[in-house]
Amino acid sequence: MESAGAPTDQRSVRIEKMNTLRDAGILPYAERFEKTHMLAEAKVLADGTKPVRAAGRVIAVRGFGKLTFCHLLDFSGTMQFALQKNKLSGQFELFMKTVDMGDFVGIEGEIITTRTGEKTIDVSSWTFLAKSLRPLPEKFHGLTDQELVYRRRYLDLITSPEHMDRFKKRTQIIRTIRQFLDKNDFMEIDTPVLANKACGALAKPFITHHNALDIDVFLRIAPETYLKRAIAGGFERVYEFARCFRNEGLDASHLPDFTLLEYYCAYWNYEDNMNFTEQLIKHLLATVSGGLTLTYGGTQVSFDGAWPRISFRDLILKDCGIDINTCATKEDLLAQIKAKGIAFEGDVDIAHAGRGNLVDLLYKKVSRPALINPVFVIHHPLDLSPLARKNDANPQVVDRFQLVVNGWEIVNAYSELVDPLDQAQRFEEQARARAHGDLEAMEVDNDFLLCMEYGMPPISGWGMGIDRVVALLTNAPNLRDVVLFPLMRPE
RNA sequence: GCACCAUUAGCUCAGCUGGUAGAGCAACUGACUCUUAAUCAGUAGGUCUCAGGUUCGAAUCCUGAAUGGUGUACCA
Repeated sequence: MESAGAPTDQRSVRIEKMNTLRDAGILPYAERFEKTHMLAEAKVLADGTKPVRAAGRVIAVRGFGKLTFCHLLDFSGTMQFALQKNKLSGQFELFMKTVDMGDFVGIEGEIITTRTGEKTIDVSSWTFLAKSLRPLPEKFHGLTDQELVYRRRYLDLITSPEHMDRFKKRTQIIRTIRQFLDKNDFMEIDTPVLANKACGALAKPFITHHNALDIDVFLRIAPETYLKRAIAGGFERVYEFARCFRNEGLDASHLPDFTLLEYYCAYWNYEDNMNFTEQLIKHLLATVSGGLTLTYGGTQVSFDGAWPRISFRDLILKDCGIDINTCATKEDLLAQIKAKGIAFEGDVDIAHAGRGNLVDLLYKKVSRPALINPVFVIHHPLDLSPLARKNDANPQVVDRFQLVVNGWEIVNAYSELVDPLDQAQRFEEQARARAHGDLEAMEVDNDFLLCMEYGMPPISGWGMGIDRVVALLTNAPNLRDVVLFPLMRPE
């Protein structure tokens, strides 16, 4: 019977239950609990096994008067447990009076199989471990509001096992890559996140301030130039899972902070690197997905067989009939594009794009979307690649490749530029573009140039967007779905 | 950046051309020893995202804002 002043909202009711526990001499937040089994392990034990001690969150309660079935959730999964009044006496009533869905409990009991064939822990004693003051989301639908899924990921993880599995797979993917690199004598090293120059990629950086030094510093947009400094210092194979930051638009395929894996190998060129890339990705697929094909959003992608290698020039020639090698200037190329009747979207800034950027736009328009199965696109225009080595036969292009899958650039790699005089020239060209308003162009990095003047061996370097690879391998529609706690506006 | 859509109970959702707000789960009271989205009977729960406007009357129509989603353009 509800008296006039009794609490009605669920939080107050739960706080009341904590008082009931305290009155019974029980702390609502216990100090520790010793487990013998994860639930996934307990589930495969033979009937009669005891004692089995497990702990987790109560996610379902079905009471039958003197018998109650519950489901417990731990990191390994869920399992049913049963409480019988005639075996527990007062402990049975205490459970019914004080335990809500969402609370943590520890249980000890014996493995049985119920009439409906479900492995169950028949509880002989239980321990209150932690109170939840708020009701969990409804059990059948779980959380469907995308905003709540991102803002309260912990609830999403509790109620959506398939989302929890996706994050477990993320860790497995990273672990698999790390083990593969380690086995091939690469060393994992750490390079600065805070730096004086935002170098290594074409992107707008986040700027912050260091108080003691009283200088503005940049959050890194790529680890590239520091990893190359490490090679100059004598490392021969290095890698880093580098959290990087770019102050640009965010959408389903871009995050403000993301994980970029880069590795550098002395004495390799970009072709050695392509061979290694193919091994690495195939190993990853086989280990994590159990095969060389996957389905992403209804699209079948096959990683089987040798992956084609095709140059920027050949690809564009094949897809729209324009030979970029015969277009020496931006104007020539623009005339060809007009002649072929190819139109870019309205707000693409063609007027300010250089020849290289225009080639890139053309590629993204006519070629890239059709590349579903893995393809190595090679020999990019020089002015798109300020840190890449010129091709010896054709200095208008660089020894670079991108691995394109499902229309996404998954990997970007090249034979590194190690000639300091050439590098200085490239930086100057970037600085000119910057002066003309291109905020993504690089600044001159004299410290990096100095390092290069002391000498670097031949190097091939490589970068891969981990979040995108995880999204591809877990069929996630949005990069936020593979990041536990994505940045949101404050509520 | 632009366009479109969404916002109603803790969660998942109804609510028609404007007429004082509904369900399921969760909660509360009670029944029940094999259920598993348990069932049955009863009870309680609302600043309908926010601010204006139109109207006798607004969850509903109009304007603006906030937050989120999707598409689109650029950057991985």
